[in-house]
Amino acid sequence: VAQSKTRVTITAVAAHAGVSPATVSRVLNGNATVAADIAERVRASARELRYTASPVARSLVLGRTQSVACLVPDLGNPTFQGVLRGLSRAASGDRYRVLIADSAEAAEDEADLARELRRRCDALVLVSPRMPAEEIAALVRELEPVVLINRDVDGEAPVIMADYEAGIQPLAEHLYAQGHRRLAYVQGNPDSAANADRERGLATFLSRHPDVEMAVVPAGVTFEAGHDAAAAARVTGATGALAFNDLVAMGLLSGLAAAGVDVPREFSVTGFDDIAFARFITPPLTTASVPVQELGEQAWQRVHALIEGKPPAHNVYLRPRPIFRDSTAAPLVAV
Amino acid sequence: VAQSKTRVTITAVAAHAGVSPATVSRVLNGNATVAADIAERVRASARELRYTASPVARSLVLGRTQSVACLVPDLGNPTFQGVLRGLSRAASGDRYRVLIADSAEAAEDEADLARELRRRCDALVLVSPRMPAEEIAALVRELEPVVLINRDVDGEAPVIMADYEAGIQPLAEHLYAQGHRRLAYVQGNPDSAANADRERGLATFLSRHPDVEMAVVPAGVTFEAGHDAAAAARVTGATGALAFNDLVAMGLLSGLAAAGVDVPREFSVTGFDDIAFARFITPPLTTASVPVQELGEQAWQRVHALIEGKPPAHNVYLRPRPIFRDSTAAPLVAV
DNA sequence: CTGTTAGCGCCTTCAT
DNA sequence: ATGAAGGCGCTAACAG
Repeated sequence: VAQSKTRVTITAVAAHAGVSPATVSRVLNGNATVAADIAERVRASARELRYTASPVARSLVLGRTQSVACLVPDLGNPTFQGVLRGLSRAASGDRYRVLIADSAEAAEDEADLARELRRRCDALVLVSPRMPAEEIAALVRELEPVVLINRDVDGEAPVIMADYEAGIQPLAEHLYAQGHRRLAYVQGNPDSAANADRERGLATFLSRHPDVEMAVVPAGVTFEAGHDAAAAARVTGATGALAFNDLVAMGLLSGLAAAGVDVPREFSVTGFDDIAFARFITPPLTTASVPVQELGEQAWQRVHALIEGKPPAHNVYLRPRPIFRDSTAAPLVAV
Repeated sequence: VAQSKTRVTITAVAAHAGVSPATVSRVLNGNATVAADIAERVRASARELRYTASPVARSLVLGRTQSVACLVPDLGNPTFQGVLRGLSRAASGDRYRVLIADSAEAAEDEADLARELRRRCDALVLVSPRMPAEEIAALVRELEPVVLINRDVDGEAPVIMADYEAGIQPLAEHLYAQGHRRLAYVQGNPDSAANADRERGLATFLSRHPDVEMAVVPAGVTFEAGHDAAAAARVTGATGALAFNDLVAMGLLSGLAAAGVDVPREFSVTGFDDIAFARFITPPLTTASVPVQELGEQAWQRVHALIEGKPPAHNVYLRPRPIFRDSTAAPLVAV
């Protein structure tokens, strides 16, 4: 039962079956017709010797590795985790593996990392790359096939995006429909694309409703940032706030609770992302669900197509789905 | 500026520098002494042609790929995400990459997946494998070097464990010190190793304190399971409950709140894991923090050592750290 | 110190 | 339908 330490090679199988290595290759890959009896003999030998072709050797000769690389800014970020899960499972279905790397949010290292990864793989998936748009465009040309997730750079690379801009609007409309006319946007990182997207969405909303006033409250992307912004959000005179994401919204809720503000009776709050806990907190959070796993799956479809030499298809914008729960309600004094 | 589509090979660099490919290899790998002027010429050529050696070709000839594989049951599980992050960052420090795969909790697929991954990499990290212990032992022998995380199988593979058994005891002792004498353990999956570990820890605790009665309340591993177990936990007559993990504890909290039970005045609750939200809920959760990222880092140390041919070192048991917050207090009626 | 040769393990013409 | 030979891109052993 114990297998010898030396790797069993295609030559060994050939010898065992009394044929040439070429024939073994043909049988195992089904690339050419081989006499039925010989084919069976070869398969039997392969089985007996527990032979599997070396992926490395095949990679070298075929010029493809059956693997794709995925570069994320931080493996600790739940969004990227979801993407990775979707990507990995989808790729797995087509017998591809994924190589991961985490740039630790260092924008300046991304390009080199990407180059290195690309050389080991057949394609590259860049998730929310932090580097400047022009650099991305250049990198994409250099390293194609490349697929971009959550970073909208026009160029040759397919883009898979959660449409934050469109996604935040139903949340604002919901508050409007409930009677809110003074609102606050509790801002994420003002330099980030993710924040800009939401602000664009809100601008559209505002243009549709000239009777709404919206204050921008600087905060950040964390629970603490939301907590600390609670007072500022109240001071604006708003009757409700749209938070950058769920974490910030939850912080806001906590800060509001500490100040004795009753949500949603006295103040409404919306989040963004629909993280796992959004439904479990009190009050359950009105938010927009972002299909992170689908982002990964769609990215795989695109990558796979590119690897097979198909032309790039249309970009994909996945629209977040608003989820109305109990953190939003009509303001006390309807305007 | 535009680079031609054909890959630039070591032969091209050699030609450009007017030397043999072997010399280029020597210069770039620093494996032998080369005349300073020639070396410089080679480096200049390499730079000019933007040459980097093909990792695939090197892998074939060197017999190592500079990559390790990591197999997890579910990339969506926060514990595994933390492990992966630690592993990936540590490996990155030694210029190794990690290939991931997600068995989607299918225990029966793990062995084949592991075999396939191992052939593409220099070593294998198995995180919480679900398959039977004997199979793991056999697989480890077949595929070494292998490192196990959170699955204690004795054999040739180094094991990196979060010590759940030891970790739950300070939580129980804490409740005891506060005066609790009737407790409930809100159980996870009774067939899992993770649950058995905690029960063993509790048994030790009980053997130290014969005056404590502990009921076991079946639940599960999710928020919902905890929520639904709230009534059952109360009915036992316990004044406090140790939950399998934070999710269950939070569900418990929610179920208790719905039933009008004041935590911690009327009932104490502890969790396990110290997930991100444990500190943010009301009341903030007493729990034990599991250093998931360190698990990954330690695993890398072990894997790396094995790859370098060093003998397996001692197993590592990382002790969770108890974190006392406000979900636990003295029972209303001290015994 | 440098070039030549051989080979890592496999697949794919090209003959037969 | 099968085998022989060459080569994917690189490194290592052997000469010189």
